[in-house]
Amino acid sequence: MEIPKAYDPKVAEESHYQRWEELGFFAPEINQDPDAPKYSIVIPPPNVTGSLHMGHALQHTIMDVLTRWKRMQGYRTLWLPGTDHAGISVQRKVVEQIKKVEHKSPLDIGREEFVRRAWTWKEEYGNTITEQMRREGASVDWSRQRFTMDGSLSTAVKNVFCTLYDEGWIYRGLRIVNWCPKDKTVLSDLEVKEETRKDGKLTYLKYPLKNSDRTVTVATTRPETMLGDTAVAVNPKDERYKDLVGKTILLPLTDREIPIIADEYVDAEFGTGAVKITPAHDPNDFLVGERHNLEQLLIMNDDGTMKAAAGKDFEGVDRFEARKKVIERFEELGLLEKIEDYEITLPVCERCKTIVEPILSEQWFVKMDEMRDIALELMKTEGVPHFSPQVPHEKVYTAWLENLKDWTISRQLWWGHQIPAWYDEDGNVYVAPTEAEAKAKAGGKEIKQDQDVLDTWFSSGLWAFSTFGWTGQTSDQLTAHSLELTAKTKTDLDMFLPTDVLVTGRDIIFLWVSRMVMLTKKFTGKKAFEDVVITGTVLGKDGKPMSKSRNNGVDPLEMFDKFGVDATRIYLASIATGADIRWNDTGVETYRNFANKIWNATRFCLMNSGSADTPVRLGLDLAGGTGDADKSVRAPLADRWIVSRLNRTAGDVNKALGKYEFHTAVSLLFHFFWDDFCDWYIELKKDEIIAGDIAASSQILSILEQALRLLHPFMPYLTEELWQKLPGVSNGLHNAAYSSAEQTIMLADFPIGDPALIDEAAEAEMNAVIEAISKVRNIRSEMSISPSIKFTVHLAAEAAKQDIFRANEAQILKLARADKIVLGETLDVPKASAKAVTAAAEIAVPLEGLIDFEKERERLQNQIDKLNTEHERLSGQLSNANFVEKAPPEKVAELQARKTEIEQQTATLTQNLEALN
RNA sequence: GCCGUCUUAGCUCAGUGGUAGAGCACUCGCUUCACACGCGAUAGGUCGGAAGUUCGAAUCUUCUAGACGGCACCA
Repeated sequence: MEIPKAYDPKVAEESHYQRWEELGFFAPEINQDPDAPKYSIVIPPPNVTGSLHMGHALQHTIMDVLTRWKRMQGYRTLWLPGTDHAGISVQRKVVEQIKKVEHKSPLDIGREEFVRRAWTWKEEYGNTITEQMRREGASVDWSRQRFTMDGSLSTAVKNVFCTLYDEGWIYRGLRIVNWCPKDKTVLSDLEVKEETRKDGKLTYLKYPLKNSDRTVTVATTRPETMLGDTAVAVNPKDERYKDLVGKTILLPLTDREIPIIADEYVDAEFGTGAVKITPAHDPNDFLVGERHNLEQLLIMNDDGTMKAAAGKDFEGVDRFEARKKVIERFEELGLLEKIEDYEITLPVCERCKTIVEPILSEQWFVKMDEMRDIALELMKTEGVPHFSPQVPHEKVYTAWLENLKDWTISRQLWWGHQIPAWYDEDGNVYVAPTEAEAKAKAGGKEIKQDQDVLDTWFSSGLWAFSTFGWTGQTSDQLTAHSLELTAKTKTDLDMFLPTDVLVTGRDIIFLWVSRMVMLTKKFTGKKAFEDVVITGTVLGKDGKPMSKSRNNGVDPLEMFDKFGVDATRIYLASIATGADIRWNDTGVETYRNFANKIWNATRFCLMNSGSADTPVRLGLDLAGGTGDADKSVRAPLADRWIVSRLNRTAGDVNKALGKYEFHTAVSLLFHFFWDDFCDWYIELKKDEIIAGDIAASSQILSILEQALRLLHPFMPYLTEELWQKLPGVSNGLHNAAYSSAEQTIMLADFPIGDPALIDEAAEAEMNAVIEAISKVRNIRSEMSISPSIKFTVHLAAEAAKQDIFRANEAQILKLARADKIVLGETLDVPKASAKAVTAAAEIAVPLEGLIDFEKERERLQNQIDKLNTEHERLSGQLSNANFVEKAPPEKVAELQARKTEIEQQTATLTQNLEALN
């Protein structure tokens, strides 16, 4: 078989995905075992406006590793894909598009047409990310792909809204909200970010008192809001202002008179101790206003310009222009006291960075107290969801819940789920899933639907169950209670909810995770998911989060092209769960090299597996006859050793994945494959295999085949490509649940690691061999003996150890590049020899004419020094009465044994050194 | 202001009470018949600092410095 020398990822990446998908390997239905346990994950739906970034690649890798792992174990596995309609993002794209192409505004084309265009936009551009997921090798069930505005998901949204409204958990109210003047919509608290401005100003304005020449000075960072002031407040305990409470202020630039009031809210220490109160434009002022029954004067339009209420001179003026103008006027009037520099943090729109305006507005809210209790209760009683890593996320999640405020859910957009509320002429509201029902409630009166849509996160909050077909209609409940349902007739909702794990980033724990927890429990009575894996952030090469403005992003697709999908995947999986990591190409390069190593190891095995019709039996009993007590039929040490290492590794990999410790699994596999399998096992077996030994060939292919299975969840393309090339692979190697499916490593049984095949003795013996070979290599290297020169190796050891070396003579000869091995109880070598010592043996290499005595002395002294350092530490510990008394006896014995060993080795080395003098 | 995370070899990172690890880079050697994306052999760290608990601390506690994150406030 002709196999290229270097692995080209493209070939494998282009060959398998389509077949996997077409043969239905991704769908849970491929599992033929009616009793199979289920395993389900729903994807955090990426925005339809998005394209794949490193964060997706990381999360998708983890979800795919879990899904492929469980699938190979025989679980009925579903990883459900889908996308989010991303209200504001799509709306913005479509607005830009019609502006650019037709020079029109949304208002020009009207709501209906606009929404139609948005759908077209979604159909045309919304698949970018789903196509990219195919490239990633994501084993999602495309037949169950969902979109948050699909019919059934929209029905679910309406029914949830109506139910919550009927139960009083959703209300409409006049509140100070976060307003983005650019997007012209309200934002929830979580969509507002903060930006620190060092160039901020604190402006001190003098307000004249009525019938007096006194003034009161107030400080503000937003002078333009003074046009909406309806009071000035002071602390009731503030002696400076006590006499002014109840007096009236003539508000400059307006013809209004406003009162001076006393309120505990005011901090006498800050600024001047007098605060201007603008109830319609500040959340704290709003509360003060409610307490004192103040007028709420709205002075700003939805685009950030001033209203007529701000006064004739200001009408239509932008808020920042108005700010300048107010200051100018105060200056002219001699009422500007001073302007101080003041570092300020401003609220900005998460998406467009526009400064958010707190503004009084009537919106829809979800009352969060009972919702919060649902989530807190789950955490308290069941510890659900279980976060990985638990610290700090569980604490942060819980603390956030405890301080939860109501959730603003209406948005002034057209793209999204229009709120199912209708109004009659008198402003009475009728909430119902359909217009017909609303009209019936209104007694047939003319009604008009609320113009707002719901926050995108409202529909995302239902994602864990709306994706499985839940719509909130009565038929949903009907299917749920029959306990006798088989796998075939169970609905997805019965089968797959609760999902097993949610994999996502910490930025949306509040926005999304918490809301899914609450809403899923509330509406289905089930948990949304048992576990939550929080991934870290992949940072740019500069150590900062990747962003367009910093231009430090790394495109996963470029990495796929450069190093291959598999290398990128396994590199991402090698990052400790939850830890942030600075991107570095050399990390991926390591795994690109690893892929090549796997490729070439397989190439070697195949080149030497004889003719194609050689009967190779894979998946056979790897114990190789350990069941037989008779030593003469036992498999060679190297075979027992590699079988032991394979099974130990498999067991540990399963354990690590079960704890979401992907990096541990990767490290185990990397070192098993590269160090144990390639550097030692292949090298040890090379001669036999090249000589055409069928049993050896069969054995090594069997080990390789199992290693490929263990690697498959991380490196799906490479492993499938190679697995298909192995002789003797078939669906007979599949997990029992997939025995009738077409052959693929995807459905092969995942090695669980048989503890009975872990052979401590073989590992210990092999270590003795490895150590001896390493010491000889060290001698060769340090004494600068060319690899082409072969020499005799003397090994002195007790009889039992000699047997080990004797049994592996051929291997030692080859790997130590020796031509003869002399075994004995003691060394019998000329003075001109290089020596070393291991736990199992003394080693000598006669080097007549080649030895540099000075170098050899140095070498020996070096070894003695190292041992001495350790000896000193051990002696110190062992002479400490406290240690000997209090430490566990095993520990003391262990150190004592090590100390004795060191003493023996030191003695031998010292003797050798003296013999040189 | 409150809460939290991180600080380990030149670089990027593992390591939650018992002799400090990996990959890359560095040094030396190798056209060893799978792989130079390779093989072999070295070198490199008082685990940010201080104090404490303990027979024993990178690991637990407190304090402290620096980097970062979340939340709150911001007249």
